[in-house]
Amino acid sequence: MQKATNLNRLAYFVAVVDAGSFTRAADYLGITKAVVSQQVARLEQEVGTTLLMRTTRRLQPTEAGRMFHARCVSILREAEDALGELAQGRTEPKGLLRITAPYDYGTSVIVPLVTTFTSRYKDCRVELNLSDRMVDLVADNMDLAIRVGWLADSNLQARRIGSFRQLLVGSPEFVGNVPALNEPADCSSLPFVANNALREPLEWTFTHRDGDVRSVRFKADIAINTTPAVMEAVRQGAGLSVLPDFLTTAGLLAGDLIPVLPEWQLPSGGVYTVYPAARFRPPKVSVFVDMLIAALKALSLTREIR
Amino acid sequence: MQKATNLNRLAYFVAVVDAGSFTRAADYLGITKAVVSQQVARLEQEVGTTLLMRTTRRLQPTEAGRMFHARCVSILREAEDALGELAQGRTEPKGLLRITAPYDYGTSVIVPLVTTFTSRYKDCRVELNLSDRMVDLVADNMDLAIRVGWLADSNLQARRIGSFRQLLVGSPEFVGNVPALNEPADCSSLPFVANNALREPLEWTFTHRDGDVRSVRFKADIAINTTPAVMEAVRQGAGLSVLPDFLTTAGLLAGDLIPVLPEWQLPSGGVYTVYPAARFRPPKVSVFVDMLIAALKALSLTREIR
DNA sequence: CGGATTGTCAGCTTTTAGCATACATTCTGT
DNA sequence: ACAGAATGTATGCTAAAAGCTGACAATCCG
Repeated sequence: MQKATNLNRLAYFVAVVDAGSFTRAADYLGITKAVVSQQVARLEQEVGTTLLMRTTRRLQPTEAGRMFHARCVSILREAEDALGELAQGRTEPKGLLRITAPYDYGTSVIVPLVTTFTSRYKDCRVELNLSDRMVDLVADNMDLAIRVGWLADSNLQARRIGSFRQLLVGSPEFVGNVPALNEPADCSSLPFVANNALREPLEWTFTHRDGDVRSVRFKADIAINTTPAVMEAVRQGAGLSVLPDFLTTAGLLAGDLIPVLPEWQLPSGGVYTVYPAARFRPPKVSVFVDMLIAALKALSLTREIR
Repeated sequence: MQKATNLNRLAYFVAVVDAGSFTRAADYLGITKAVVSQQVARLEQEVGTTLLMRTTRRLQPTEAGRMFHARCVSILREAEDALGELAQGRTEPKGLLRITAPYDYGTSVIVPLVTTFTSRYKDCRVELNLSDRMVDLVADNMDLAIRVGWLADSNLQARRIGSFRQLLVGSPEFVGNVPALNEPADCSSLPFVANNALREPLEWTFTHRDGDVRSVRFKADIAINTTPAVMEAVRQGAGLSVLPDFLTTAGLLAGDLIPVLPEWQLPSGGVYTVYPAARFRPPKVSVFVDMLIAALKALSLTREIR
């Protein structure tokens, strides 16, 4: 079987015809005229057809050469367009961005961000898949996964971009009807709503501003397996619970929830982005992650001011 | 300036996407999978975009990769079409064939041949330029020149494909009214029509069948600068003249002209084809030259039978 | 008529293509 | 559950190709 024609030679041939001489084509291409001469000669050898009629110091395309030149111009233009489109896609966010995130985090943090993202970048669309299971990025054709919690650093494509705090909260009515709460031990006997979405929902370690560390084990009469429902029960005065700040912000602002022992900190968790392994990051992904980082920073500042 | 993208890599990339794996693409292309892997990796490097999302043992194109793949398929198909068109032009005579020939030879020999050629090859057209001057093949964009006479063998692209004879002829009336003509000297005092299209129209060397060589210098009362007009004067009884067989055949057959001293031969000349220097001969040229050679052979046989 | 220009050729150096081999990771059959 | 098979990548090697320089032959122009 005949060896494939080297398509790079088309560009040399087109340059010669366009320039009207090997010498001018070489100048235009930035190589020596000997190379241009050789490349076109090899092209003629490969296609078994004379494309240029030459005499010393003069040349012109044959009839076959003129036909082929027209075809080559079209081919090279199409290649240039395709490469240009790739280059443009490297710099401008566009196309469909597929994101997976946990239910709760996705609903409260990612949804508002997605709205902002698509209104800012008109060429982008977003498909947000909320799932608490470990999504396979490549198999499920995802561009980006938001992971919340505690990840081992073994996955090179995972990147910690922010954090969330956890708070002990109760409703105003509930907290108003119990004795003063000054330290974690004061709370251990109070009604507690356990969040069974967590691996260990009852035992919590508090750290005071001055460094004092206390662990408390709550007793729960109520245990629920989804975090929003836990929050709703707390709002209804069913008891205290530990909830992430990305869920409680609205309730705290509205006065439906009250932080308990705010001087005592609970462990915070990380917010991670995970990408499929790839050599280059499409700008739609980079831009979205930048926006997420900025949003998380703004959230941190809001918390610190209060 | 960025180095140009190697267009040969497009074929590797398309093969991988089409095949669904590097391994199958390698099998299809007849090379090792390591090469396919490297070629696509280099393509991604050159375009600065991830085209394929890979995990171990699995891959799929990115969004940019899918777009680019569609473009590449189109480009490669167009290239294949263009190369196919060249290949077809290599085997089938088609297009415009531009021929230059001397006035006389062209009119009597080439015109009938051109008619046969274009009726046999429907895709061909012919442009016949009759000129007695030395035509520059490349400058005047000719595919083929027919040269008649005596060429030095220095031009490598000239090819002798046949010959013509020269005959001493007169009209029947003229020859009937003169004493018997047995040898060249008998003719030297007779009226002679000089052909000024020739370099030396008056001095001729005759060679007998038995090897005897005689030279004669004619005296001409009439000198004309075009061969057909010379022949017409001879036909009208103005005298004898030396004319090429490709002009006299019809007159001889019709009885308008009579050969004089047929046992004494005059110098013959060659029929040559001249091509512009080229690596490959388009089939339209090759086929036409083949037909010309065949026609000249047929002419030779006709002369020998008589 | 001589110098300038053009295209080609030959020899050389650098770069690339393609190979074989080894390795890490996943998948499948037993 | 495990071992072998399959896949894609990396590395080092060899051969081929790309590009350079210099020289040459043929034409053109001042």
